[in-house]
Amino acid sequence: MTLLQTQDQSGLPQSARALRGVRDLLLSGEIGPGERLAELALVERLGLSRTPVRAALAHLAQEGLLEALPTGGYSARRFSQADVVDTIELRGTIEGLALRLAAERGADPALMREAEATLDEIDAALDRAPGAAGVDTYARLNSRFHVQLAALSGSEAVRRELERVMALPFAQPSALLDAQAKLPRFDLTLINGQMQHHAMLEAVRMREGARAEALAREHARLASRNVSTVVADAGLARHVPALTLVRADAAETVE
Amino acid sequence: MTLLQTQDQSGLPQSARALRGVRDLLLSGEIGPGERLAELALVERLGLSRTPVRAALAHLAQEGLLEALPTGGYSARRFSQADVVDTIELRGTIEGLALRLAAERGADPALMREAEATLDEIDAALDRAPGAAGVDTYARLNSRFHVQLAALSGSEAVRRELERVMALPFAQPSALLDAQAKLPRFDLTLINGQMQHHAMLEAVRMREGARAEALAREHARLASRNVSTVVADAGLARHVPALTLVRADAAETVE
DNA sequence: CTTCGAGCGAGTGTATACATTCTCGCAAGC
DNA sequence: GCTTGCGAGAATGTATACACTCGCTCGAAG
Repeated sequence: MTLLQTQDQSGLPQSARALRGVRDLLLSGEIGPGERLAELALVERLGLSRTPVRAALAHLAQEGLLEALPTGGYSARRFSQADVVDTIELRGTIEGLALRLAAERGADPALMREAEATLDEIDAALDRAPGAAGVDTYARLNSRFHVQLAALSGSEAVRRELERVMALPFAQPSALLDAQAKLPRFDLTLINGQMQHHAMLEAVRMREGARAEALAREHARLASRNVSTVVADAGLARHVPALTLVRADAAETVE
Repeated sequence: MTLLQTQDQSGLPQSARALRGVRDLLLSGEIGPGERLAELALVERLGLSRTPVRAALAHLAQEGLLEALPTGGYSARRFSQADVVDTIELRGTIEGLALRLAAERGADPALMREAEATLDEIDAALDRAPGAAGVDTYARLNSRFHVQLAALSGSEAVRRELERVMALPFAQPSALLDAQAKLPRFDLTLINGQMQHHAMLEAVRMREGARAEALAREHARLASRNVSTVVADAGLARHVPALTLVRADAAETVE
């Protein structure tokens, strides 16, 4: 289970603490969707001065987590299920581009070996602890694999863009795994995902650009499966950081 | 021809002036690729205080125009031809996603009519002044059309992402038109582009998602045609804002 | 009782002073 | 003569005081 543990921040610059601090408040749900963030209140809660807090707010607004209010100031952005599904589709599309470019232009052999090594580790992990038991290990390796995919493209522009899309917590490859682990036949989902992983690298190796692209897209759709089920389950959503940002549709009317 | 005219900024907040001011310095080439931006120097040049200038620098860094130096401070990012080509490919890919979603999910009829109206205007403009003569009008209408395309998707997530990618000046649909207008048979390029515009809307109307997507991608590639030719021509590059950011490959070694 | 206006308070926008770190140059010692 | 260390300067990072705007409340007049 992923927990938000605010780790030791000694030595970190104030601006980094502010960024972490505000982001944690949002992801932990302490600040709910739509809620306004007053600078002075944050200054008090985080024990910092206004300057770094202000910088953090501006940063998070550009990142998409906050919304700039017309009168000034910011509020926590409200995300809908459609936002989650579309953002994951977006990630799949750009990962598809990355893999197509890797296939067409040829991927760096060293990077290919690194990605393959990660898949070997996932194979071993799934063998050792299949299903929900090994979800933590799977999540960690899966995230690493997706970072390696972005690098395979050989394009700095594409790599940066992928990084940026994944700044939204629910767009990250392993974001919803903790919640989905409670769903039936979860073990098969993981195994299916890993088969797609292997196929993606094979397609790149064989220079099959269209296949690699299609696989990347379909793979991303695994992540958006059952989004509505997971979001609707308040018990789940509360403990999955990425989902605290999403208002269940029922609560949409209430303010 | 597009010129950077610093217009009246009275009434604008200092932070907006700072953002405009620094961006103009970069796009006009007054600050060249790789050059470091010292806060105090900018404060003097722009006649503002450090706070808004500092905010502008942080903003532009996240936007991708600046690069954060490890020691602190920022430098103007150096873009390669590959960055330009890949970023345009990225735009085409995301516009492809937008059109596919529009086709599959059905686009808002009102938005469709607005986009069609823009195409009618482009038709008229091309009829009146074909080729390089009407490039300014074409550029303006073309930009509007691409904004309307993003809206057709009906997805806020996709629309936002497109907006963000186009924050890089050379990713904008009409960015290189001024320079390309000097190339042979430019009039045919415009006409070809407009035919693709019509085909894109038709595909959306007919719910042909794959066709709409493919068209969007191919259409973006019109923009990256002859990038190397255009970048290599120093006379052209100097007066096209988007190209002052790109170092010609020959100059790459010099510092 | 309702409505309009003035004053007050909260909050953001801006400027600037202070702290800290990094760099560059010079000088001294090996 | 080269290297190393110390110091001055300049740059960024941070804190805080001041300015200004918006919104709310309270009071008075119609």
